[in-house]
Amino acid sequence: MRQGRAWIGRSSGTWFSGSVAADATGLPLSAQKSACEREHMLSQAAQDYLKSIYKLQHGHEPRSTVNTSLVAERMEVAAASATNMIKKLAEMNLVQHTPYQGVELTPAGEAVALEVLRHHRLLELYLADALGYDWDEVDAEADRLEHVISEEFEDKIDRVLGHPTTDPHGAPIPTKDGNIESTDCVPLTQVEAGATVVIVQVNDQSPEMLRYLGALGLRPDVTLIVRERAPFNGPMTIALEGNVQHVVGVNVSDSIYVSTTEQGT
Amino acid sequence: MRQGRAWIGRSSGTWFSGSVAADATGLPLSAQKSACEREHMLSQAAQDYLKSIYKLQHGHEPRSTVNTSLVAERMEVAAASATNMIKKLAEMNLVQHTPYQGVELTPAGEAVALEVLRHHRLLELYLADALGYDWDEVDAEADRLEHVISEEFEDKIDRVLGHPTTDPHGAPIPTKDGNIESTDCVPLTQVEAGATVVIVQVNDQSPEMLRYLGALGLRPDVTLIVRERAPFNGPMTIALEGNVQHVVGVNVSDSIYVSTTEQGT
DNA sequence: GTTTATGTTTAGACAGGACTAAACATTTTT
DNA sequence: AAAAATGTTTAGTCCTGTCTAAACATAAAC
Repeated sequence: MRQGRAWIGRSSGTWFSGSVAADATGLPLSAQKSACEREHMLSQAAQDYLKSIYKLQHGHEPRSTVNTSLVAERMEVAAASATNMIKKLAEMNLVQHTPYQGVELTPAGEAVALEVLRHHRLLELYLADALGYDWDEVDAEADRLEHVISEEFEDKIDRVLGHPTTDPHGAPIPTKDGNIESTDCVPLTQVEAGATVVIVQVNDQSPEMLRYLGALGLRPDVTLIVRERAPFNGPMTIALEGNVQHVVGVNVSDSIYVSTTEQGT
Repeated sequence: MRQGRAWIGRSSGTWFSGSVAADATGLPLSAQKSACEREHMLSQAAQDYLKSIYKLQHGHEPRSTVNTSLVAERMEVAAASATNMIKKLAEMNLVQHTPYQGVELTPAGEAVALEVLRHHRLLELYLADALGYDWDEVDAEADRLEHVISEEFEDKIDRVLGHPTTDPHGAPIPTKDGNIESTDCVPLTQVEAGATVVIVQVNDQSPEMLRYLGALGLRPDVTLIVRERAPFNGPMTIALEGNVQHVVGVNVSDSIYVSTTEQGT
């Protein structure tokens, strides 16, 4: 199971860095490996950085080169802190770092990021479907849970959910072996008037935006027609089933990703 | 909600110590409060110590005076580490510490311990009932989850489970306002031959023991008759429903707590 | 009632992950 | 091409929670 690769799971029941008092290696502390190293386990912080870097690399506007400040901004830490962690991740061969240039995930790093992302998105869907969370609440809760659930938990909720492929916001859930479906979609802002499209995914960054979208009935798999596009990046008039019409600003339409090719459900 | 008391919850979406870069207080770092202090939040480690101290104080063999080494042993840390944390907890008025004598929870500390314990036991039951975990696996998973779930998560699983009062091992689940039912039971070792008793609770310390008990059908609410007690702390012969008989050693019968007074289900 | 054993606390160090301030690169501007 | 602006890294600090080793209390033994 994932031998020779970094691992985000846990092997023992204790989550906190295991007791060194209990081991009788007799080695000086400096020569002993830390709990993370011993258990081939990444810290939550490291996992979060990898996830962020992955999302920056493979987001809707993929950055070919992810620089320190982008990472720092995403992680809401100072730039120096990001540099610091990036250096550590580079030593672990999870990212490739060219000083002053940028950072890129290695295959090993990407595998970790995808496993975290799988946890996150499975959890989001589970919270929404099984526990009745609203879709604007699931991200925060999943952000904490994703680091502590076991492989077994992952498997159990995957099974309960019937091996789902997307989370409540339409984002694809990576498979257990690290494959992720690339969603073929464009932001609604780029759709011409007159077109009929299907919502594939919505941006989950802002709970407020999600609540607004939810109130308007704008969620994945919903079909809509672009009636009108006001000039100069103006608002867009869209029609839903039953000819319900809404006028939405650019920030809103930019948070919605649609597929123009009608794809069979 | 719990004002003026220590709190184990979280107020923001980020679990990791919040970014100080983002706040523009302009104060030197030393004058700023840490994330824990700002958010009236206890570290996971602190929560675990309080839980352990509570269990030592109110376990099946209640210790009137809990000393440092007991805590250290339970937490699997060095004695010095325990002293260290106990001092911090004492400063926060969560425990009362008399140097060289022992430690005792204050009402505030007990409230925290009970909230952690509520999380733990609700989670154990949820894992077993909703996700099909075996009862020997739930403790480890709950140990990690208990620190990261929100008040909302707690409420939702409580509701799904129908406001349960005991966990899979028969341990009482504290109520949301910090009340816990004291279980009126004795270890099976103390029961005389001939008596008919009902299993109230089993010791959840050892997964191996739990698997064994499970295989024998020894779980809470099961009625059994003590047929025979071999002398000199010898094995005990017990009969279950259908006259299934088992001979169990002292370690086993000491892990089973029973009620002699038939209590209506 | 000393001595011995045991348990507790202090002192000092370390790892991880954050911060600020200052030094260093790289762009962009002019 | 030199100067200014921007972005990145280094250096040094802090906090939390752990550790060991050594000093200190208390309890037990003789």
